[in-house]
Amino acid sequence: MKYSKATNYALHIMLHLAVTSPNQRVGVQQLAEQQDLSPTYLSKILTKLVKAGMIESSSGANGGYRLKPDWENISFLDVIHAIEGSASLFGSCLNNNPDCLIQKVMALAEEKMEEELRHQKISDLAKEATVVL
Amino acid sequence: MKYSKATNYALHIMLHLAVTSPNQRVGVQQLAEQQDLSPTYLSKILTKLVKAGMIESSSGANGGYRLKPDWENISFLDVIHAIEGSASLFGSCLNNNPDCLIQKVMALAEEKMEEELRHQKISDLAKEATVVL
DNA sequence: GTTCGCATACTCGGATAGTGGTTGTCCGAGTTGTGTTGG
DNA sequence: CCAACACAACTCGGACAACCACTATCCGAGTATGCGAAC
Repeated sequence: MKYSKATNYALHIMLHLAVTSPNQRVGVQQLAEQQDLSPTYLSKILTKLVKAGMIESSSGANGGYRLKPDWENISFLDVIHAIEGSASLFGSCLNNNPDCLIQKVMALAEEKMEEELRHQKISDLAKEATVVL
Repeated sequence: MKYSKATNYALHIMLHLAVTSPNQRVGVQQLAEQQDLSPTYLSKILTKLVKAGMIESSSGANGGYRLKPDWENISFLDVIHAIEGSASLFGSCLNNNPDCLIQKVMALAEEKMEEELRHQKISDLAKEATVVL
């Protein structure tokens, strides 16, 4: 059980955009260089973020990715769900028992974590992180 | 990102043992039948629980698995760590930056979940669950 | 009656394989800005 | 001077491959119990 690297990348990218250039378009090449990963793979991740409505892309020369106007409301959980999907950590109970106590305990614990992640906004972190990325 | 089925199995097995036979030895065959999964695979899971010190095994005829004397203190988190390992959900930061803010946020959120799971004991659930498994 | 040996019932652990998700690469297609060329 | 064109930079998306963890199975080895035969 682990979060995927893609999620890690996505969070770093979002924070990076928020800190350095909230209104400028940035190309994949440049982002890939700064995060030290392949441009083509990064574009997959960015596509997911675009579909989730967090950033917008423009094609052609001088194209690239840019945060959407309402980016300040984006939380960690939003980014994570955009990449990982919003399925529950603990799949449905094996017996198909909807009253499964184990299921309930796990769901409650997961909710605690999500609550924390929902509360943490990228923009809050960006204020702290003018230097450290 | 998902918890493995093995964890789900392990929790069910532990709860089952706690509810039905806290002091009796139970064979793999029997457990596998009740949880509806293959005995050989189940034995792998049980081995992990033995190594984690939660249950004990006896070989030979009339052998099987049994909860250890101090089973009442076992929490959900203990079982999960026994199966999944105790590594953090969010691997280390990509830049190897120990002060990575993202890392810290994720670790905090994870801690919230673990706190809940640590608090939940199998024995507590067993008291509720005399009928429902 | 005691002891030896054997069958039985069980766990243990390694080897192996299928499956699915993650990670990553490659390439063709579409899009936009820019510069150039011909009228 | 301006329009048309060519080119370069860029994103988009599908196809594809490598890799790894999870899931699961099979089998041989070790171990304890219980029963029966032999002394």
